[in-house]
Amino acid sequence: MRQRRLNLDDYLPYLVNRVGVALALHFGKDVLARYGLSIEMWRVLVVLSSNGGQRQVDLGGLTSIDASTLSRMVTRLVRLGLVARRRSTADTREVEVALTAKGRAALRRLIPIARRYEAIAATGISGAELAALKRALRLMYRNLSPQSG
Amino acid sequence: MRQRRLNLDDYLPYLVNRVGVALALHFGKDVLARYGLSIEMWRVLVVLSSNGGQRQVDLGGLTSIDASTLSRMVTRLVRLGLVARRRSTADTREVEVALTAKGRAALRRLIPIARRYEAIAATGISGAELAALKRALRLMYRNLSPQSG
DNA sequence: GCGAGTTTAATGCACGTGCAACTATTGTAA
DNA sequence: TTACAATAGTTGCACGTGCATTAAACTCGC
Repeated sequence: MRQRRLNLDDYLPYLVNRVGVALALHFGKDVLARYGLSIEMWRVLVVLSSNGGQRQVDLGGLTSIDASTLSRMVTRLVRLGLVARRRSTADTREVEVALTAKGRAALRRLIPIARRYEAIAATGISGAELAALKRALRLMYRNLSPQSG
Repeated sequence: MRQRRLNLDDYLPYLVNRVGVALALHFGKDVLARYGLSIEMWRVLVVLSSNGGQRQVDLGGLTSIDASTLSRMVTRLVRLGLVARRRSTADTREVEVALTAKGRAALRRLIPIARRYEAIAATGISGAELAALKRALRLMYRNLSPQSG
């Protein structure tokens, strides 16, 4: 007995997207806007902080941002003094993007705030549940990756 | 002992957003593009299907789409013949948006496909885990809602 | 019933985004 | 070595988005 209607409150993509938008809206408007940053820029900075300097291509993969969009975004981040662009010496097609001292300083201020917002979202969820939630989200992402789809 | 760096694989907003983007990309490009629809349009149609006809304001709340953006999006959906706009007789400021027969037909074709994509994403997650996941996502959304924040 | 304030929707405008096209460089095969 | 394909990054262009503003209709207090 197939349902004709989608029950939104039980439809996983809707539930995921809704939370994603709410998270981005809160942190983006309340916090990042003060720094002249968008959530997309924040994601780029966090990836650089977490994984170190990256080629733009890899940065795009890790942030799910289009290469052309990322190119212009990095230009803006350079202008803000938060990251540095450097042509790779081995392969001059490549561009290495890395945090500057100013970028690292900005992250030192922002990361604790990000954690607070994360904690607000996770209020009422036990440690075990939270771990299960994260595990499920990681699995879902793998299920949707090109090599497994 | 606070961490300086965010461990991305353990940072909930990152995990949520990543899955959301992947879901939207797959379904949007593989399926919706054929119908000339964006994921945002799809969300509007699903809300109308799930909750029935709505005022534009309420539609905006349910889809997390800005009122001005939604106004233009509804115009496009009307042009596609999928929804109908109708001035409310009681309050002429309001606009009632509802699915047309063509819109309902499109949803009948799309919903089964959407369920398949949902199933792909949830592969390897047990029924109990999936229920817990959805409960957690609903709670997270409530935690981030204006009245609880 | 009148006027201030609120709500709903639409529009002007600037901007970020994604796709396609292009340049430059590197890899590969004859 | 040379020719062809693949990769990295940038840019032109059209378009969707969000913010601020405007217009219209409604609510509430007096």
